Amino acid sequence: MGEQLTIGELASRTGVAASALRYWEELGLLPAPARVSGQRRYPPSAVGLVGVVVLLRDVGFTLREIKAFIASRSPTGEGWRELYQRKLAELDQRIAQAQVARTAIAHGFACPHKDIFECSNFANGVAAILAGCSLEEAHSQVHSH
Amino acid sequence: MGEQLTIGELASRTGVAASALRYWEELGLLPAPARVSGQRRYPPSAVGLVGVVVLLRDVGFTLREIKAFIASRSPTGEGWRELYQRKLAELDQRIAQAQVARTAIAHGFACPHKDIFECSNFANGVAAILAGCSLEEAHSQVHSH
DNA sequence: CAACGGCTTCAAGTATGCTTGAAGTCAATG
DNA sequence: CATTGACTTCAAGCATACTTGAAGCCGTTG
Repeated sequence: MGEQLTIGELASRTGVAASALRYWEELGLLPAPARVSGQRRYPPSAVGLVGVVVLLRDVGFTLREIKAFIASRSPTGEGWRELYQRKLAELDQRIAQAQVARTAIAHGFACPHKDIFECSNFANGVAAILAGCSLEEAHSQVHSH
Repeated sequence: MGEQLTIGELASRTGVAASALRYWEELGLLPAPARVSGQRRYPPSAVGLVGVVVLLRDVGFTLREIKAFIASRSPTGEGWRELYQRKLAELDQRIAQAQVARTAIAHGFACPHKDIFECSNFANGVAAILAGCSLEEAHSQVHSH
């Protein structure tokens, strides 16, 4: 049937330290699994759940946010749509910022300016971020090398 | 001429707390600015520099990494290419992960499964992350709702 | 000239996300 | 039956990134 995993097996399959898994459980991020003579036994589905946590953590969400996110699925059914929407918007912003950063760095890589901070492309990208990523393309005339 | 900014002005222009600016200076992230009767006076260019730090911090780099990045531009001229390349690769990975997360969450938003963890699309995205984002498109046949 | 706002330093505190160590339990193995 | 290895709890420690508080200096203003 469903093969139960020890915490060590779950750790090695997900790349997350066993101590971290216990910590996550303590925080309520992971449900307390079944026990066999005191030891945790996880269902195979736990791998996916841990994966979700890793995924969200790696893209910048705090464990509290992830907990709220995970806890919001299915149960009362209300509230999760707003939460998903917010998370989605946050992710979109993160992606946009990362792309601006990527562009700025990539530009700096090929840019002839001795000091990258003297390059208007770089500065424009930074300024856009500082301005709250608002839609000001008008004055950001990019020079091409 | 060049209007010098007090730490408070720099803080309000960049959205970074004055205490954080002092902390960054202490870490060597920002150069120690000129002083007028003990108080810091920043050149206008400091806004851009702080912007770079904010940009890189927000996309997930640690202050140490940012310090190394900033310190590497122009001077001896060697080493910065490797660093830029690495940062670029890291950014690409972050962007890719964020997009996977975005897709997974967006899918969950529209997905009819009661529990999103039962949805194969979601699980595939997670599995891809766990697998180290390797190129396994072959078996990830996405169902369409 | 006294008070005020904004700056200064320095030390200590806070939040997040863990890791590490001590001491013990348990099942299997030689 | 004693040892081994993986697990257990609990408390304490650590790294990162700041914030907060105390005590004080400086320039302007009423």
